[in-house]
Amino acid sequence: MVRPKKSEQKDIRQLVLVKSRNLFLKYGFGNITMRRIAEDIGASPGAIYLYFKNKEAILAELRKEGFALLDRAQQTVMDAHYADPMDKLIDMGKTYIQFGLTHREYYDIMFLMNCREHSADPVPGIRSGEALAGLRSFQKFRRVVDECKNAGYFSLADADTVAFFCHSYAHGQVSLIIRQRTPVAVEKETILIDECMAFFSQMARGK
Amino acid sequence: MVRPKKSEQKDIRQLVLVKSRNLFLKYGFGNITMRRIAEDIGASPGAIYLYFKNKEAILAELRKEGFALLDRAQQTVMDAHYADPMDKLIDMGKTYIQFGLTHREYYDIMFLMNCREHSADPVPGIRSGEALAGLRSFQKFRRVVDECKNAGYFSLADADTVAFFCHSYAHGQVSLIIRQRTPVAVEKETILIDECMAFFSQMARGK
Amino acid sequence: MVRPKKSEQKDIRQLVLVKSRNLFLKYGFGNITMRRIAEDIGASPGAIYLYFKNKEAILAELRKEGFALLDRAQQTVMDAHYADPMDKLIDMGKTYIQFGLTHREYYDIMFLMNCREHSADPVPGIRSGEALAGLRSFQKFRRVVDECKNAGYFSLADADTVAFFCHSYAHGQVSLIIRQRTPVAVEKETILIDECMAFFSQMARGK
Amino acid sequence: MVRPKKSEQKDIRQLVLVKSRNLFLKYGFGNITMRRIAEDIGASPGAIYLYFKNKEAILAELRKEGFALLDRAQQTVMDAHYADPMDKLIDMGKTYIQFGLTHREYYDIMFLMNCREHSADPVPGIRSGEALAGLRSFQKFRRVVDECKNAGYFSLADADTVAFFCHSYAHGQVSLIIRQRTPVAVEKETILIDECMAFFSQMARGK
DNA sequence: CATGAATGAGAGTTCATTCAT
DNA sequence: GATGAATGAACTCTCATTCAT
Repeated sequence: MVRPKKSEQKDIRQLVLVKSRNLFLKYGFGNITMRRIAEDIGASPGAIYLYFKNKEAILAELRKEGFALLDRAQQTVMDAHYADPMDKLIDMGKTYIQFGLTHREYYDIMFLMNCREHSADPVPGIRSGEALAGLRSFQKFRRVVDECKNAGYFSLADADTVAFFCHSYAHGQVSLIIRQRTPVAVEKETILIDECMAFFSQMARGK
Repeated sequence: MVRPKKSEQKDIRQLVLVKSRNLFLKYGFGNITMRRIAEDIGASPGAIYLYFKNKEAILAELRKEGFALLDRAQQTVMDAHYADPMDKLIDMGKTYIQFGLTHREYYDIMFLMNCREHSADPVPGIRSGEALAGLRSFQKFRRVVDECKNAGYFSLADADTVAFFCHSYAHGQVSLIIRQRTPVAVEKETILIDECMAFFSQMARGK
Repeated sequence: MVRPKKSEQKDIRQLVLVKSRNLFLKYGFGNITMRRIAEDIGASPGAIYLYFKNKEAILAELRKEGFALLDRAQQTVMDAHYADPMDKLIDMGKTYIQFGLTHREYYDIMFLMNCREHSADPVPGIRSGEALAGLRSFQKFRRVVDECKNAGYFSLADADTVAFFCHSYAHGQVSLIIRQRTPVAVEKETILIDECMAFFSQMARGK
Repeated sequence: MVRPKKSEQKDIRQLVLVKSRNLFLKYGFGNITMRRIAEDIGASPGAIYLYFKNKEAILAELRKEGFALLDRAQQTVMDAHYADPMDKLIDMGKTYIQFGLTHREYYDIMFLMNCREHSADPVPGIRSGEALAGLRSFQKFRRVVDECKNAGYFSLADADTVAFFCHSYAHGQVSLIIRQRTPVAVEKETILIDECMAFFSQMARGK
């Protein structure tokens, strides 16, 4: 029963979050036990409950973190200046996809998990907080699409349509890859994605 | 110990499949117990095991059913004759999305679930049978894209790229809606999807 | 669903007994299900209940059969005439052991099984009917030992002692072999037993 | 949800072992549930699994304990000095039988249980570890018989034969009593056993 | 006589969570 | 703050037995 050094003692909360998000993606939320998390971070099961109300709360926190991370990444693009707003839109897409592939654990929790999977009594018909949070991504796309329209692009479609299209495409790409429904080998995925983006860009520019 | 008369007897196997696929989507596979399924169809837990080896086997059967259904729907489009192959591609997309929204329970099982969620020993690096089955959809898109290219469309991108783009978009749209990450009210979803398809069509035709 | 011919249709009762006694020894009473027995004899589970009240009743019947068989074998020796009663005793032992090894399934049920294994509420302190039946073997040994004593053997020990000794030895030998606690290879068991009998004979005769 | 104070806490592991070995003998391994054991020691079912992997593991541990106990008892005799090795052999037998009757629960597990009763997949033809452990008793008898032969006893039989005979007799006696197939009342069993030993001793000494 | 679908009670086992220390 | 033994409810699955046919 070796006690951790003072410096290691802290941050159980942080350790739980890091460990859980990897375990959840790798083995599925339902297959990870609190004990497993505790063991992996070298703490006792009870210790987790000092920082999280329950297992669900870990998930909620991870979701929050994930959305914050995505928000920040997207905001950087939003704040940047682009001569052609279409380039901005393309960058938005790239950023989104890159986020999804870099942080698969977060993306899984944010967009792929069945929320009902983890709550005993879902209130049907009412969008959960997590779902709402997911809409923010759409809003970001939406705003850049507006800028594009102002610059003369997409004159034949309305902004919501185009934004939804973009989000759908980006989300579909990320989730097919995360869930391993990709038609190509893993190492060629990046190339394929780049080409997809280029393809969209060409189309959007009317070439 | 009331035993239903023959006339009241229903096909338990079929009832299990129908009930499960709805429950799995609504509450998540992990939250549905065999007891719950049994109760909902008015049978005993043991009765299920007369028709399915275990819980996992129900899922497998549903997955098989789902892919058969999607295959059939897509094949109809594949077999039809179109003056303009671009119309065929559009119809492929529409069919795919329509399938996903009409059979959300199947689509969830086929494309959204984390396979690792349900198998104790996932074989890492090896695509599971289910994943492979998922690739068939891509192949269908791929073939129609080829026809489009032969007709002069998409000259600047290769077929794999375009097919992956299409599948990504269609899959993204369906899964955003199923997982309720849509930016619009439920009743307006159909309209939005139609407009998205139209938008893509215009772009693809270079308008 | 091939129906058995008329001639095969009968004797379900007999088939159950034969099949069960083999399965019980091979896999253990607790590991054999009624369904398994039914399948092996090509009948339905329900059919068994037309001939036996329950699983326990099959066991009881087998036990009865076993004791009848042993009784008959022993009686043959009892009824035979021997110039030297010691030869009779030796033959009694041989017959007992031979029975045990030839009908291991019966012997297991008759002498090795924990009777309490199969009844929910054993009445402690009261010897069950099966146990009493087991005593008959002892009685047989007892009677031959008496004859031996009359012929001048075993003058220093009383009959009960000698009979119990004989029964113990014979039973021990059979059960060690059936439960595979033998120190020699299976094919040499017979030789070892014969030598044991000879050894006893020599000692008993005071050589 | 009352939790016993530290002072009231008992060693659950030890309690499980003690309780199980009595319950297993009294009612049979297959009739004892984990719940039953838990209730009897005043703990929850889950608590047992903190100390034993599963039900089978309890049995394995008991078997180990039993063999250790028997080994120790026999070793004491083995190590003692006897003027006449025949006395040593007699003591070996007495020790063996005494062990069996004193620790009926252990003896049941060690020598009487049908191993196949508890393992789903018995490996036919291969002696299990438990069976092998059982042979050690024979070996002990064997060694003392050798000493006896060196002292001039048993000149007409080989050592294996005599050792097997001794083991058979001792084992038979114990198991007849444990399984209640004894011809005499319980309180007279001890006397009968002693007389049996004396009887054997006389014979072996050629009286 | 025989079927075999179905029952229902209960098995072994797991695990999020609690709480005395 | 942290422990970790313990809980208790729930899980999947099994099986002797029944009964409408």
